[in-house]
Amino acid sequence: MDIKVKIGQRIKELRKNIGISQEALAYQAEVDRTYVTDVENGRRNVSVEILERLIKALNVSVSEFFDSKEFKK
Amino acid sequence: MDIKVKIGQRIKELRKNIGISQEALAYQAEVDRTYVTDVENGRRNVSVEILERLIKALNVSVSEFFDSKEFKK
DNA sequence: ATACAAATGACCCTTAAAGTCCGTTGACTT
DNA sequence: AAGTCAACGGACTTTAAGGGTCATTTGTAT
Repeated sequence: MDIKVKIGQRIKELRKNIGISQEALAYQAEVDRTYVTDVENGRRNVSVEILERLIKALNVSVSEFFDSKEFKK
Repeated sequence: MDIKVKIGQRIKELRKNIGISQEALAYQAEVDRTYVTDVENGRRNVSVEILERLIKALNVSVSEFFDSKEFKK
């Protein structure tokens, strides 16, 4: 599966876990709200600096973010 | 530390492990030769699709790539 | 079941930056 | 000397990032 889709799903999963909206996540990560929508839907080829901001806003480490079934081969 | 630098160091580390040149890695990942140099030296804000290609060329999974001290908080 | 609000999704369009491609240089090896 | 490897620069093309607007979905209360 497309890495963009996997990342989008993972972000959505973690965002739901902490119970915040896309807009709140966008605000924390200092990106546009519609950008978060696109990322979660696998339409954006995010750069690592933006991805790091999103991951931080989700209160997990980078290794925790990728420590998920879909990223293990 | 900058995520770009961390990623560059990790790529270099894994590349050395398998004993290939930057050019060979570039060829496998289908990116430019000079681009790999820049990435390893932390000068590039890589997109996730390119990063995935580099990681695949290094024969590790994405979660293994990030399962390293510098990515854990 | 309907009405309203909040949240998300889908387009479209700039511009700032990602990524490519040409070359050159210095270090090290054989 | 010739070859490999890494680093660097400049010019170029492509695309990520950001933002506007409106449509659609989802939840909640009436």
